[in-house]
Amino acid sequence: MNAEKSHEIFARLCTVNPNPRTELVYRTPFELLIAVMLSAQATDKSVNQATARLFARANTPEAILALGEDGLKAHIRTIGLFNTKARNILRTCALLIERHGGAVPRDRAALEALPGVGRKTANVILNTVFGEPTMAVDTHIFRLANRTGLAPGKTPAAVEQGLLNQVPREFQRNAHHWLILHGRYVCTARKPRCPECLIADLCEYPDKTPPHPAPSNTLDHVQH
DNA sequence: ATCCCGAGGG
DNA sequence: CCCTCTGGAT
Repeated sequence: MNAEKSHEIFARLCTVNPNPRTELVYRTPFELLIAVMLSAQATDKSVNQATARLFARANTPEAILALGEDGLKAHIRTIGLFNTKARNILRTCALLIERHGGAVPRDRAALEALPGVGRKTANVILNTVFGEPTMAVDTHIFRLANRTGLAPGKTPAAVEQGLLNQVPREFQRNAHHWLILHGRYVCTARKPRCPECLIADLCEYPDKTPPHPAPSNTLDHVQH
């Protein structure tokens, strides 16, 4: 996709939502880290419900470790993959205390060394907490990058690199959130709402589902 | 490639 | 019922 087109896409998304923000509810970098770890293959709504209870009880590495495995699981049982997530979070809390004084490190390698933290989660932290123009490629961004033609790629790594090259510098900070929100509410996975999409004319996705049923070629439905 | 895995939508 | 949700580890 050419530069003018991708610029126009983000300019329009910016007009609608000038200051996009994650919909995960958090108060501290540590809370955001835990929330993002919990958000893997889960809706933010589901995560927010659980973290509201969890963070009221424990919102530091020490406090979460004190809950123990069963105690932590009791708070996050309503989230998918909760078994694995609970173990990863406990090990991550221990490592944060051992290596980083209980703080969330501003370093990709250090972040990805935490159990349950991969490239996508590290990119979210680096972007949202530390303001770095990273591109976290999740399920939404992977889908949109390919559908729109912004940055086609077979792997998240390829899409990430493509977006870093394609997104104008002025939009890099917020591009992640714009694509997420557009993917969540308009360019949905199963039934994209192309008729109400504000960048449909710039998109390469072929399926522009018509809003109205195809006209019948008979008059059988007409009342007499 | 496969496993993990609850809740909500269609 | 089936699909999807801000993935990561093996």
